[in-house]
Amino acid sequence: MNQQSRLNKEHYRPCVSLVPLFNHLDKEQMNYIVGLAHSATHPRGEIIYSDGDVSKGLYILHKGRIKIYRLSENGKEQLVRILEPGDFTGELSLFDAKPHDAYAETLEPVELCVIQRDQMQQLLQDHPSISLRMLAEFSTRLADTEQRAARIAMETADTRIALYIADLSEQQRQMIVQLPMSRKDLASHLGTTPETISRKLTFFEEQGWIRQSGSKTIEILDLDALLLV
Amino acid sequence: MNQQSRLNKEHYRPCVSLVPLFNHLDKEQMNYIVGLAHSATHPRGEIIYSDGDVSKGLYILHKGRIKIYRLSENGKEQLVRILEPGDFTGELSLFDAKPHDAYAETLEPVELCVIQRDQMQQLLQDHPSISLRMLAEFSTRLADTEQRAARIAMETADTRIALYIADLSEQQRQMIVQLPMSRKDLASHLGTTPETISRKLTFFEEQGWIRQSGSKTIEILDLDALLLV
DNA sequence: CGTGAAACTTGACGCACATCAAGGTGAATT
DNA sequence: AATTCACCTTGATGTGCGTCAAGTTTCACG
Repeated sequence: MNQQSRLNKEHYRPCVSLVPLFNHLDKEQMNYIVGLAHSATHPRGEIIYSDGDVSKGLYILHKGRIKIYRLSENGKEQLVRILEPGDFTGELSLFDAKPHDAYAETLEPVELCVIQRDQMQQLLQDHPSISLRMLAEFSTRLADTEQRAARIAMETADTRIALYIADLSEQQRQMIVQLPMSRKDLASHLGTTPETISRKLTFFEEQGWIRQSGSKTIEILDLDALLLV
Repeated sequence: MNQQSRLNKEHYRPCVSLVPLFNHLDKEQMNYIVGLAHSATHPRGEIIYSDGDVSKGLYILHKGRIKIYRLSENGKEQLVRILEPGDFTGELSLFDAKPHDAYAETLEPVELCVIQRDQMQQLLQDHPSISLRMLAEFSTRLADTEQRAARIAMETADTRIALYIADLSEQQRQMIVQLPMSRKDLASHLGTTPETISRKLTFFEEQGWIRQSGSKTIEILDLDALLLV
């Protein structure tokens, strides 16, 4: 193997070797999958797929961030989730042959791989361990989405925002949390408006429960009070 | 094989032979799974598992209906979904070893099977086709839940109710639809209150878009008008 | 490093819908 | 068939938060 082809291969490898879906496989299996994957890069602000598009396969994110969102009847945006490196998307069309039901848009310059539907299905057939990883991922994603739906339906805006910050804090294991998105996106994720987010955060700060520095950093001063609304 | 044991086996069989998760397997494979499954019956109104319970395994519903719901911080109920015969539940704990995050309560007398966690995981390892079925089920369930969250977040109560009826009509392929649950449950599913459901349905009827007969039957007279809110 | 467009904040206003209440209807259980 | 309890409906009232608007800050990009 000459220098050129090795470099070439290295270019594709991280998509396979780094992501949880594949990183437990042995070297040979990974090499095979590397051969299936098509690599691509996208600049910030680009739409990878749209509602109604037919699926190109499974997208596996290796670098950068992607937001997945839906548009409601009246044209409002609802942010479903944000993909971090190692996450994948496009799964609905993998099994149903249905077109996408959401939009995927890059938040930053992105590197990703695509594995085509047929080949991915074959992989799942041949490697039960991949299926199990995917099932595990789906089940937590499902639980998260159900919880989000329940909160939007049953909790007030204060509570949703407070719970979101608390979840972030637990996830990042810090009392100083970084919001991973803009007010607008956060609002659409939590089923409210940017104005309300602003107001509630100001209110939390006035109560001495948090301290804001910059629009994305929040220091939690009194978690218990926060969780009591 | 004597009469007794054959009857005994028949008792367990439908859980395996009827449900989509298994009904594509051959006779021998099914027999094996039948051997793993523990059968159980429950009267109406019984709680099968609660939020916080550790998992007994995968529950496969064979007869009757079960509602899955969550309780919010302030004690309000959110209906997540209703299981029909052939559906399964308890999947979160299958992969995460996490306790349940919701409640399962029978709406009618119920017959179901339980397959224990370890054995189910082995099945998924040994039979990729089962994994694929489960992945397909998860992906549609995920899409449904995301859509529900988006609607609760972005649409008005009228629209949510109208869309729900329209979905039911498409699903049941009829212009006369049967609501599968009480106002209370429907309200919690759609993120509103029984009073609002009552009022909106009355309004729809006054507009001549629907006709109600009994509290569970709705005839759609003007679907287009309904979908314009 | 400068600049223009987003993003963010704060205020005023209105309304959709939750809440509380009370009466009517239906269905499950005996 | 009677009784009871849950479900459903309709009305009156209050309010959380969405909307519109205007000013300020931030930051992406040339």
